[in-house]
Amino acid sequence: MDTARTVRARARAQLVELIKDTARRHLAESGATGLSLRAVARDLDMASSALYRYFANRDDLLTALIVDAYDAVGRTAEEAAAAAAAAGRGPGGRWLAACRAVRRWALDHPQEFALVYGSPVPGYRAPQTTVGPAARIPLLLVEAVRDAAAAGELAEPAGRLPGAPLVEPGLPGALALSADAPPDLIERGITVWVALIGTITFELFGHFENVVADRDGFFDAAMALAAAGAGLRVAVDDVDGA
Amino acid sequence: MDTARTVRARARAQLVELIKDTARRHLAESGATGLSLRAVARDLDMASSALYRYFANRDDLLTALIVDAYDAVGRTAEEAAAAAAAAGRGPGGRWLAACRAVRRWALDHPQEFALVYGSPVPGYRAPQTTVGPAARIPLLLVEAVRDAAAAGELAEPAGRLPGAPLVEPGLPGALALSADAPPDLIERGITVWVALIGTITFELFGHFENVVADRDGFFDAAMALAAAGAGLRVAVDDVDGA
DNA sequence: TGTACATCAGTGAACGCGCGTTCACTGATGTAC
DNA sequence: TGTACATCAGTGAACGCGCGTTCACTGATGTAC
Repeated sequence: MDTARTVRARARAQLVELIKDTARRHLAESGATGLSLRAVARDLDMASSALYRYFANRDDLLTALIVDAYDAVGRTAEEAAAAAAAAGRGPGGRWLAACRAVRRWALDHPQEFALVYGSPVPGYRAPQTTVGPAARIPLLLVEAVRDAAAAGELAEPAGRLPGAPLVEPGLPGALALSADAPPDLIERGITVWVALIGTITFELFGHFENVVADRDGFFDAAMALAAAGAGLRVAVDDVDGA
Repeated sequence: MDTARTVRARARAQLVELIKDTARRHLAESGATGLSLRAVARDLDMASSALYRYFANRDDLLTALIVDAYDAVGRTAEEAAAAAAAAGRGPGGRWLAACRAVRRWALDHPQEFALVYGSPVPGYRAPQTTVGPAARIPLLLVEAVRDAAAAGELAEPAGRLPGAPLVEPGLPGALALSADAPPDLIERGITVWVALIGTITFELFGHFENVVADRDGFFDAAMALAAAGAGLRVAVDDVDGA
């Protein structure tokens, strides 16, 4: 029966979510390397062997968490950019909104951020499944740059050195979707991407301790700087209207 | 006897180094979380309990490795800057030389770089001992900015937003040594520091895979951009004369 | 220079723990006729 | 609608492993007189 099958399938889907939620909570205390199937099962009052009905092994669960994290932060960024667009912001404003949303997500989910942008987990190799979700943010940033160019709002990059394009000639994976953008624009998008994730990582991993007081302010300044470097105009309105 | 005491002390110092070297090798395969005293001892054909004559516990060994890593990368950067100065480079050239040296060290010692700049090890809290060595690089970068200012070579920062200084008012720790520099200059130094480490981290943790082809070139471009943002002038000579 | 004593390096067994994964099983849920 | 059968969820014991740390010990190296 159809409804019957859906009942079982739904129970299954719910339990998958419950397992992942529990694992996410454990992540915060033990990190990715220390994530233990047995501990998760214990927390759920299940036999540890029961988890193998839902995930083939530990790496499989880890992959699911990674995909979820990429998707969550990607969705957050996309929504923030869309909201900024709805509010009438230009490419620069949309871009800054996305950057801030990513940072806020990272501060709210530090271990998930570390899972995808932190040190690689020894012995774990990410499968192809993660490539698409991982590309959401760079895609969004490249689009912002392209939109700015289309609107005639893109200035000359500030620090660009002469030379050949630096990105892969035929970008594989989902990034190829934006291959219609000229390499120069892709490159600028990548640049701001690096600045975004690099700055957040630095803050999140504790290197601002006793160094930077106003972290919101520092982040905005760093992003404005990266934007200027890429030729993106960010108006003061965009910055103050948090 | 004095020589006798030195013999024993020297043997001890040598074994300490041997243990750390072995641990560093293990780091590459297991990461910081997975570093195991027993495995290190096994590799040295010692009883695992013997290690406790040299390190109080696992965290203690980890701390020693962290301090060593900070010192090694700091020394590398300082030497590169000094060599550039000896070759007659200005502040911008010295700064770029330091940046490149840090990157090269990171590529040569990825696990040690990850140890200090990667995801925090769960359950490990860095003691005060690490603060000084950790400050060597930011100190060097702040000095470069200050020297540029003294030489009248510092331009207006490119993307600076109006607002109060963002660094801690009374910088504790070794960074206070540079407290004679105005906050604005310290802030610019911090900015290029974040760009430096953020860019390297990004590359090292695999996010350029299938995206950036010319990584040397991309790094130089990113650094030039960060320099321009901070008002540091980097001549094309500095860049091409690798 | 020789001797009694204190310190130090290193051993090996043990404690108590946690882990991933497999396997034969029971009972419940769903399916085909 | 009822029944026989197949699938699925979950259990609990077990395998084989590795870990950090402690402890009582032996033998070598250094020190004080």
